[in-house]
This record gives sequence, C-alpha cells and structure tokens, in this order.
Amino acid sequence: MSASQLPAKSSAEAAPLAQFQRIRSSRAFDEIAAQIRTELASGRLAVGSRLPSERALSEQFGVSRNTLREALRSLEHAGLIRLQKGARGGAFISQHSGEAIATGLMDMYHVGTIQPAQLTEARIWLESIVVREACRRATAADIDMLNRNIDEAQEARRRGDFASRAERHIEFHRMLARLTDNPIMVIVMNGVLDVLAHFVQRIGEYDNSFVLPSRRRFMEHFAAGDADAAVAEMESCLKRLQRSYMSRIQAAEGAPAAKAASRARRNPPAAQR
Amino acid sequence: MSASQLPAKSSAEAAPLAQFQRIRSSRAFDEIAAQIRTELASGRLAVGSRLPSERALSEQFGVSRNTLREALRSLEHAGLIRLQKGARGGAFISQHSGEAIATGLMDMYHVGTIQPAQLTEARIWLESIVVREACRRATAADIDMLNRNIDEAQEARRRGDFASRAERHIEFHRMLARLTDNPIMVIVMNGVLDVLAHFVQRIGEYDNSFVLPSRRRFMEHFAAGDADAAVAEMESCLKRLQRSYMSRIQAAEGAPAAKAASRARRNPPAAQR
DNA sequence: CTTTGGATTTTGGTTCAACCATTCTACTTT
DNA sequence: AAAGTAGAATGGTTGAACCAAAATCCAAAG
Repeated sequence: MSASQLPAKSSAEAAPLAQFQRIRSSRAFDEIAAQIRTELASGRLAVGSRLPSERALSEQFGVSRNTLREALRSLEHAGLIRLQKGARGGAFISQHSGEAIATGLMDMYHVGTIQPAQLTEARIWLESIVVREACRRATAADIDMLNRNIDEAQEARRRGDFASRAERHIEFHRMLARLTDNPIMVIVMNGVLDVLAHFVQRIGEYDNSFVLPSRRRFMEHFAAGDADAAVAEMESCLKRLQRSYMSRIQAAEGAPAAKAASRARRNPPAAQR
Repeated sequence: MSASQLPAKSSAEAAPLAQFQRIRSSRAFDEIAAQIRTELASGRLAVGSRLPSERALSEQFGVSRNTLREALRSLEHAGLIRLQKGARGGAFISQHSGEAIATGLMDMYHVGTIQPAQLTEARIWLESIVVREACRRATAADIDMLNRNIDEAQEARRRGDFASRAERHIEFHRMLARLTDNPIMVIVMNGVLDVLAHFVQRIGEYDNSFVLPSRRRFMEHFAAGDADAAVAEMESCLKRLQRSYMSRIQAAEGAPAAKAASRARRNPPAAQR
C-alpha cells in the first residue's frame, strides 16, 4: 500500500494526507481536534477517507498516543469520525453526524435546561413547518407510506400494545420530517422526538384515543394538498396531547425511577456528591 | 436512532432465523460515559455538583486513568461536565450544553451533509416561527433593544464596516430567537446562524442595502403586534438575501477555486479499496 | 483447482507508573 | 495582620507494554 508510513523520509506524496503541525497550547488534544476539523472544513479530508493510524498520527503531531486518542474521542463523539479496529482499520471521516445533536438535546433535557413544556411547545412550532413543507412535496407513494403507518398504529391499538402504538405515532412524525428533504429539520425534529419519546415513556400510558381519528382527518387534508387545514388539524391534535402530558407530569414528578435500563452494571455506580 | 440496518442479502448459508444485533459496547469508556449519563438523568447528580477526581473514579470503575479520561472527554465535549485544574478542581456537572449542538451543525455543514441551499431554507422556516412568537412576547424594552441594534447596523454601514454590519444583522436574529424564551429555538437558531455567518464570511461582501429599510418596516409591524405582516416582511427580506447568496455561490462554483470551495461530492472517494 | 483453517500483521482498546503545570490551602515569616 | 512560600490535590501528558479484533497470506486438505 502506498499509504504506509515508513520512518524513512520519502518525498512528499501526492496522497491527500495532510501535513499536520506540531501543537502548542495547553490541552494538546483540543489543538489536535481543531487541526483535524480545519483539514476537514478545507475539503482536504473528504468523507470516507481514512486518517493515518493512531501511532502514525501521534508521531506527526508530536504527542503521545494517549493524548492523540483523547482528541480522536472528541471527534468520534461529534460523529465526525468512525473508528474501526483491525488491519485496514483506523479513523474514517464519517458522513452522518446528527446523532450528536439528538444526544445534545437529550442531555439538555436531562440537565434541566429544557423543560417539558418548552419541549412540547417547540415541537408544535416545528411540526407546523414540517407539515406545511411535507404537504408541498409529498408524492402519492409518500401518502401511501403515511397511511400504512396509521393502519399499523390502529392495529397496535387493537392489540392493546401501547408501546408499539406510541412508536408508530412517533415514526409518523419522523416520516413527515424526512419529507421536507431538509437535513436540519430532520435532525432537529428527530432529536426533539427522541426526547419526547423518553418523556412520554416516563409518564406512562395516557389517553390518546383521539389521535387516530385526527390522523385520518389530517391525511384527508394532506392528500388534498390543503396545507393550512392539515397544519390546523395537526396542531389541534398536538395541543390536546400537550395538555394530556402536562396534566400527567405532576403525578410522575415524584418518582423518576421509570427508566427501563437493561444495561448490565458490572461496575460500582459512579455517583458521589 | 432510526438506523435501519440493511441485512446483507444473498447469504445463502444456513443462518439462524433470529436477527441478532451486533455486539457494540466492548469499549469500557462508552460504558462509563453511559453510566455517568444515567446518574445524571436520574437526578442523583445535580448541576454544579462535583464528580470524584480522575484517580478516585478510575478506581471506582476499575479501569485505568487513561480509559476514564476518554470517557470524561466524551462527556466534556457534550457540554455535560466542565473540568477544572488544581486543588479543589475536578469534573463539575455543567448547565449549558447547547454549544455541542451548534458545533454539530457546523460539522454537518463542513462535511457536506447540509448544503447551503438547505441551510438558508431551514433558516427562513425557523425564522418565521421565531418572529411570530417573539412578536407575541416582546415588551417595550425588547423593541427598544431591537431598534438599537438596527441603529448600530446603520452606523456600521455608514462607516463602511462590512464585518460589523454583518455581525449586527446576525445579532438581530439571535435577539429575536431569545425572545421566544424557548431554549430549543435559541439553540437551534444560534447554531444555524453560526453556520450561516461562516458561510457568509466565505462568500465575502454582497449587496444588502435593502436590509436596513426592510428592518425598519419590520419593526413597525413588530411593534404594532402585527405578526403576520412582520413575518411577511422578514421572509421577503430573507428570500432576497438567499437569492443573493445563491447567485454568489454559483459564481464561486464556476471558477476553479484554489481552496476547495464546495463539497457537493456525489461520488465519495472510496475509502482505500 | 478450490476451500479451509490457522499463523501473521495491522490497528484500536487498555493498563501502568511516572512526571509536569496549575490552583488552592495552610503555615511561616516579616 | 499582611505577605510570601511550601505543600498537597488535581487535571494534562508521557512512553512502553500488552490485549483483542480484523484483514491478509499461505499452506494443507479436499
């Protein structure tokens, strides 16, 4: 492979591998992450390309491998790189990102920066945009897809499967967001819906028998291309849901232990104040 | 989230019927970060409280200090903790977050997941919400603040200070977002504006002589509480700006720029095949 | 000839034991 | 009492070593 780095100084290769400079300020890994970000922003590092191995990179930057790894950790968490073990592995520039935004919103909720009322409020605002734009762009196939989702939700309701029904309902909104064909709306809406799903799971079952009839009415307007009516129907439904959430939240305020964490705890808990 | 894996078809071998998931978290620091997040979500770790020192934590988790540090790095990047050196230093649960979302959007833009046209499109949509809600909530003091901002922008324009004028214009939109009093809108709008500012700075000066008159008209409607008219004025202004941006970026597109100006790479450079 | 199975190599994941730089505390000196 | 300084606590960094997974190569089996 031509990309192999040998200690022997060969002349500059034509490969897109960047020449990184030595770092200077405190917190070397911040500098390193910033330099790699700069390379990425400049276009010299395209999606799919592979950074040199940790050992090679740490030598290029003139830092230890541990420090370099902390920089990579930061970039990986941001969704910019994906790390792969084994021969031919390494750090690959990744496309998706987006996930970091969803977890960011979730963190803000957990830490109390976002209150439930603000969450549902923003959701209603965003949804009005999404519906309007989705209505403008939806094809017949898209409308079929949405109708299928409603059928599935109805089937889940018939079975008394609350979890599945809730999941279908949320998936409906994700579909609408995707129909806008705008990654910002998709990402933000997905993040908000993630938090909302978490929130709904915490407050438990609630009365949403009015949702399915509303969905049917919504789809009539939507299929007819009547964006205003579709938005109005959706907004009315969401506001009713919001009232339902808010009335339930006082009850759930006391016991926040509703997390079905299936994760295996093999180590002592981290808590200590 | 929403990551539907495509099952590799055509594997004719006798595979078990069940769909097994890929084992993921063999990485200790992921487990650690998840545990700390869980503690945070459960409310046992409040904002401002301090985690044990790295040395103590690594002992509690039964991992080396380096591994623990990689976990902390991930949490720090997310904005959940703030690290402080020296005696009485350590990892403190932090409030703000939000920054991670802005950098996430910026990353998505740099990596090409968000195209300039989609950026300005989403911005116009979001702004319509912001204006409507800000109009509903603005006090006389808020209106004064906005008017002051316009005066400053006009002053900057008189001096021919393009950078300052652009900064004032963007600050105007940040103010409006804050007036919604909804952290989600503030965070998302701030992130979008960050990217937009970066984008505008890249394409250089442009004709925006129409912005200030539009702002004055906007403020008339806004102060009168006429949200519809305010939204319409803002939208018209932003769409004109958008056309200006797009015409400039196409000009930059045509010339074979020295620095990789655009990155709409349809064919991702195959990752070392 | 193809297939299988295991050694080999490459690479990320982890550990350990130190040292440095910064910051706060507490004690000593003036 | 004020000022200065020694020390301790804590994050930041280092370098060498080993482990585990994944791709490759190669020889033996069919």
